[in-house]
Amino acid sequence: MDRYKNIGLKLTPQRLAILDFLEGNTTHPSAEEIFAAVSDRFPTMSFATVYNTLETLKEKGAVIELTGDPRKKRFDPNTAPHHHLICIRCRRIADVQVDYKIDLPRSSRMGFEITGNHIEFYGVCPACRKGGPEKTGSGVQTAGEESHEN
Amino acid sequence: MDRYKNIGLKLTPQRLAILDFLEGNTTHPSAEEIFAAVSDRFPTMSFATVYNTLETLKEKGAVIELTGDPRKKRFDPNTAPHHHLICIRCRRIADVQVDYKIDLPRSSRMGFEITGNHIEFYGVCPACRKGGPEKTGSGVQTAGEESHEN
DNA sequence: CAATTAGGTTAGAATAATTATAAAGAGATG
DNA sequence: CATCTCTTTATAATTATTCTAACCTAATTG
Ligand SMILES: [Mn+2]
Ligand SMILES: [Mn+2]
Ligand SMILES: [Zn+2]
Ligand SMILES: [Zn+2]
Repeated sequence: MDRYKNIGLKLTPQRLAILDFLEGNTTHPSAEEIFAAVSDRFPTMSFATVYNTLETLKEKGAVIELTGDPRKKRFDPNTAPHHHLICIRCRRIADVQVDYKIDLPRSSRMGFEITGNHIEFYGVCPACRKGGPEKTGSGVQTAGEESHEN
Repeated sequence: MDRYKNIGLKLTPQRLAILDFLEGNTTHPSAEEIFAAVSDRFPTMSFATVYNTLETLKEKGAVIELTGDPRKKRFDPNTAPHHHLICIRCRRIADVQVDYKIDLPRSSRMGFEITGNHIEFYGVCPACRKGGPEKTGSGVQTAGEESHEN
């Protein structure tokens, strides 16, 4: 939490509540989930404040926004480079700390200046394998979900 | 186009128009863009039909849905495993045909059964480098955009 | 201390994307 | 033709996100 003292932000109670909820959280929550968790300890919290704060934190580099769940934005307080493992049934997202050296050859860069990369692994989580959760109706079919093994 | 004859679908004019637009299209268009392109040759086309068709094609495995643009879903008629290069300014998405062997060690699988993977490379496209497009306001800061080089 | 200022929070309205509903159309079948 | 099934359409409803304008609050100034 001390890590936030120097990001050039006024640390208001609301922001602290959000940061506190995010701190060490590896569930990659959505704005909605953050709002739910924080507003119950902090009943005056507004949805706008959650979005405002997340936007600000994003700009300051204190959180990153994840794609991978096409239904909503999700946020990650872990800003160190890492990859993700996504359940194609319930969209649970787990961290992958393995380091990969993936370099895009200049000939494949299409003139882009490369700034980074991110791997999404797809799979079925333990709960969903047991006919479990699957909050998502029929599952969201996304790129790579049926790539060949490597 | 013949490839669609055997996907077990009634090939209605609307579906053919959509498939025709998608065929060989490497721009990874959104539903909106598909609707715009198709409805002008086919004025009675409904937005619902675009979504219905895309959903059906997705189920049949004829298109895949891309994440990576947090603002809207985008679709790819190229269902062969491949990766993508995304402009962090304008969200243009280009194909990456390079093949990577990325294996997730069993110890990092968290009990998931892995079904595939997908790499997103981030960068700035040629147009945006020249202070060009950048239809997106301040750019969407997303996971991996500032990973270290590998 | 009163007045200003800048930034933050709030409720609620407004947008944008997507999904759901129900009526109408079109083709195949008997 | 009557019926069945699938498709399309218009429109309403939902969901997620962003915008707006009023209100607060802490710090600063005179
Ligand atoms: Mn993470
Ligand atoms: Mn592609
Ligand atoms: Zn799951
Ligand atoms: Zn660009």
